[in-house]
Amino acid sequence: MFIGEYSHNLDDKGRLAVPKKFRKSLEKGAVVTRGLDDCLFLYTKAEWKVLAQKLANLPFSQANTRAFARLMLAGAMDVALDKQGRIVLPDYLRRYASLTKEITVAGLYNRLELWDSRLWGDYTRQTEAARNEIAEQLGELGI
Amino acid sequence: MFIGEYSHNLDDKGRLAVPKKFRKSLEKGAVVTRGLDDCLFLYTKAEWKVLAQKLANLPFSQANTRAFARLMLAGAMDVALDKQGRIVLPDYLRRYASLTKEITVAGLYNRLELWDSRLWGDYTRQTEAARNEIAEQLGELGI
DNA sequence: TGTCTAGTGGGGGAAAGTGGGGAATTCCAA
DNA sequence: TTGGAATTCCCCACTTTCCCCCACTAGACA
Repeated sequence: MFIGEYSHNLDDKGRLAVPKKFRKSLEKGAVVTRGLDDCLFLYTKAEWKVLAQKLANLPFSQANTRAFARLMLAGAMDVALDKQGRIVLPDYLRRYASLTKEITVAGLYNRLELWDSRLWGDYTRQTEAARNEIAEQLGELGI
Repeated sequence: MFIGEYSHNLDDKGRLAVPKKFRKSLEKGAVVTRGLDDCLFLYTKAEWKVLAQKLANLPFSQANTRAFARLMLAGAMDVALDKQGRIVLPDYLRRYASLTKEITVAGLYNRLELWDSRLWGDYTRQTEAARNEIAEQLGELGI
């Protein structure tokens, strides 16, 4: 289970150190792809297969689901950890998520999210403002 | 079961002594995360797993639930008691709950809440003022 | 009043993060 | 087909952060 929030730097070569805690789960292979809300999603190989299956089963008759599947499937890239526990992020993904220097790595149970720290800060501030309202809605789900 | 209210100091390294009474329940592992109303929630590992499961099952296609899951899952951190019975609170969580020096640790049955003592004071005063009104509403829930 | 225990504070060492340099491989052009 | 250039990967070394351990203080109870 991935949880927590870490801040790491992207170096000039496009490398990002994965927090030590997460490396063991990822060393058998990982997949990065375009995420929602201007971040990247990083999955273990196993989790990725489950998601890819779901995406592939979406009906391609609807423009919306077609676009969504293209975003995530075509955006996906295998990544491997080097000996220092870093991954190389392809150029097009770095541009997609506006990743520059300081990156926030966030654990969301079955995936990691990679954010430019500035955007992550903006996003969490917004969410904090709305959290009680959202929580009220979720109350109906037993949370 | 956690009950009671304690006041402890956060030291310069972000460490907080857990009241002796609660240590036994937490020594098998604990998780802190962002809470509601400007405090932090602290769960035993077992309690956390139940909650995390619920959060992970929310559909990530909806903006609201995505935001809430990010708040609580990405906000979460494993914490361990050191030999003195203290936990280290990560920087981003201290900032989130405006924790400075004096902390109130409150037991709420299946979780602990960590408040800046000043905010806790403000909150309880407000609640005390409104208690009768709130109680009326709870009547409908069978209390 | 002495002892024990919970809470607080600080210092040293190990490990994680970061950056740069060199080797190897691949791609392109002559 | 061979030479050169560029890119990618790997390894080494430095720096900084975090964690663990030890020591001290204050309060409670006998």
